[in-house]
Amino acid sequence: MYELFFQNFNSKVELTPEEEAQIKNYLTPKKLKKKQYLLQEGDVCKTIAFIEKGALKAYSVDDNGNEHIIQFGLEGWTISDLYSFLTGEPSTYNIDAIEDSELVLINKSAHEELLLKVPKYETYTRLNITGAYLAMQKRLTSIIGSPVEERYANFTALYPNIVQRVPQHMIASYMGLSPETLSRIRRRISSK
Amino acid sequence: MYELFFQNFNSKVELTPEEEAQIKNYLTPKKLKKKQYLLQEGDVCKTIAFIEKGALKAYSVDDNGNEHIIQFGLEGWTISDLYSFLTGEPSTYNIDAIEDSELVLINKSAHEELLLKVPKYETYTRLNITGAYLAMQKRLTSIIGSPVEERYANFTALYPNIVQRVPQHMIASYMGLSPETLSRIRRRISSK
DNA sequence: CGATTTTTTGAATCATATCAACGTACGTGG
DNA sequence: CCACGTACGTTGATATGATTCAAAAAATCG
Repeated sequence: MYELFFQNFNSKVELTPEEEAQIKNYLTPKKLKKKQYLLQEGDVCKTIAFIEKGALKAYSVDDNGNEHIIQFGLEGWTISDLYSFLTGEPSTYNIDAIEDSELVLINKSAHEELLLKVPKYETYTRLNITGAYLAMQKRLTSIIGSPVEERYANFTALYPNIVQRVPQHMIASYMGLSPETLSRIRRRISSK
Repeated sequence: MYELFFQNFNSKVELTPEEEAQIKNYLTPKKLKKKQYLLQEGDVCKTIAFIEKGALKAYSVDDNGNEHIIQFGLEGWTISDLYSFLTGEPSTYNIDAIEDSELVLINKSAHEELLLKVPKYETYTRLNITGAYLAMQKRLTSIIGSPVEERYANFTALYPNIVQRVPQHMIASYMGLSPETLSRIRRRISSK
């Protein structure tokens, strides 16, 4: 249990066996079936979820009922609505499972105690959020600056495993396109 | 000197006078005239810059020579190309001054030493990057999910001081629109 | 196999970009 | 302090690209 979590943790900050045991006390495992929610709009986000296995998506729903995918999460990634988690405000996002998934949850009091008691946990948190920030900046830059074809090519190059496992219309949503448009873009690309 | 920097720092993590003195040793002041570069594409980003006074913009330039603004920075904000700073890779961004500006610089060795020697600096860094992450997520969400009119209204509500001080075509660039389109959107909004 | 979801295709519509011209404000050097 | 040049914003006409709606084809699941 928690293999991938600690593998990921140790790759960022090396833990002693004692520290590892200490941190384990703050973790909760959770399984999610496909289509089950981890978080629903209007609820407060109570946990940060590390994905041991499976795939999830975080998304908002607009006035016309369209989903807009903010983030995908696969094995080794962390998913949450950090804003709601940190402020205690109701979330404007939904998070649900695209596949049957296994998660490691850290709730808020656990997070706060870990920050106080385990200095390496703060470092881990800092490195994690920094990585997430850089990934999002790359995404934002390409949305603003690159033509759609290039953006899709970048996406498939960067996340081939997402392309394989996730339906195309969700990738369209992630890219801010209609499914029809993405379909046509793929045809244009492949006809070269 | 460094008033705003420490005011900002203390609002996030309270420092003792000794710690403040210690940190001061790692800081370098720098003045920038309007239009001067802090960072040019192709160079490695050597510093994290805290803005004491003035306004800057970070942007990329595409194949057609168009600027795409990634981020604005005003007093109290931090600006940098974190990716280049952390990895040592050449930057793909430019950062320059929109107004005459005064900065507080932290270079890489200073940053690394501070992380090791001053635990509160790590906390400060974590909180800073978390704030930047949340702000960028909000921006991304609104790009993907909201109609342009609403996005512009949100922007002016959130950053009235940027709207006042920065030419409109730069705001168009930040929003991923042509200057003409933003002009027309403003007319549509004001005619209601 | 049948039912459901996903992807593709076509046609009409809508939004934004582009190109060009004009008006205005601003700051600088004479 | 004025005049000129540059940068900025607005407007119109046209072109381009994405969305929407509808339907059919293809793939997936139980």
